[in-house]
Amino acid sequence: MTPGPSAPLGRALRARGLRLTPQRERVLAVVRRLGHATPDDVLAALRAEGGTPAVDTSTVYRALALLEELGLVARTPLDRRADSFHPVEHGGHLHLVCDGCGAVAEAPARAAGDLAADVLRRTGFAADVTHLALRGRCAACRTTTPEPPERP
Amino acid sequence: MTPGPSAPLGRALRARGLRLTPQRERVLAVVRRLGHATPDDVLAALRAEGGTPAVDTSTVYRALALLEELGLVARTPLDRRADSFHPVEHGGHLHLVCDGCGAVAEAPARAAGDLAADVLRRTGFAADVTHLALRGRCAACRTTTPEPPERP
DNA sequence: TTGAATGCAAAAAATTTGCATATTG
DNA sequence: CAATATGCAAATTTTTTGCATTCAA
Repeated sequence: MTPGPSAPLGRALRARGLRLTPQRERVLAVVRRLGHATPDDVLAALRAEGGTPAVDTSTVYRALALLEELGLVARTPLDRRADSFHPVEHGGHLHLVCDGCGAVAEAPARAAGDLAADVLRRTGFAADVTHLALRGRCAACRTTTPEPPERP
Repeated sequence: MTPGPSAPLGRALRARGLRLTPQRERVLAVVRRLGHATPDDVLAALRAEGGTPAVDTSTVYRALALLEELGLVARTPLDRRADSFHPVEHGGHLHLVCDGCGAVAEAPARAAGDLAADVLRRTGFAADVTHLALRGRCAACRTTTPEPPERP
């Protein structure tokens, strides 16, 4: 048999007595394909690719919230307006959000682990830095516009 | 003369040909007093303390955006719903947001500096970690509910 | 069959905007 | 006095919710 890419989704759902629907599969597939996406991004992608069944806004929100609970996607505020969701397989990633051009890059989380360890040791707070987002300026924007983040 | 706590505000505004209004002073004062606050928190605090002049919702939003541009307050998504603003004097702080109880603690940013340095060295991305927010579970919540962040 | 999930439409939140009026410098 | 800022109301944008119907198991 061919388990397919949604096998873990089916498993997680069944374990809770929930159901594997095509909508949920499609939402997860899109998040995986896009790497990171807001609910609106997901909706747009689904509409763009057509396909069946069409997925309603509310279903996207509910699906994303569920996928988060199941631990299959993580939520991070990359965009100032809306939260972004991204697949969890990509574990231990840092999201670098450029305030200059808006680009979102990823970087290995090594150093973040040290940060979390340090915080834990000193405060007892167990921080989840596996999908941390850092804001700043990317290399390109720094060379073209050395000034600090400010918009005209 | 007595410069007062708003001296830097007045200076920053004048430097740009903008005006020092009592509303802007009140908004800044509240953010300083609360430590960190959403626009709604600010509004509520202003209403609670009465005072004159009353400040309108839109004015609070505009004032916060301006104060951010002036570099007097920083914006960080502490709450999932709305952005929080906090005074910048408190430079180099880490915000520890507990997913269990919602409490927001602060911690020195030392280790964050290392993280930023590491990211910069390896990717050329200049991250601003002076007001970084980390999500996780505080010491108290970890002892009472050892499970990973999940809500029933 | 039957409880869970979806779609649809309406409601809530949160934030932004236009414009007449009030204020600051 | 002139340009900026405010208040107010309306419009946007983003997310949530109620409920009848459909569907997965």
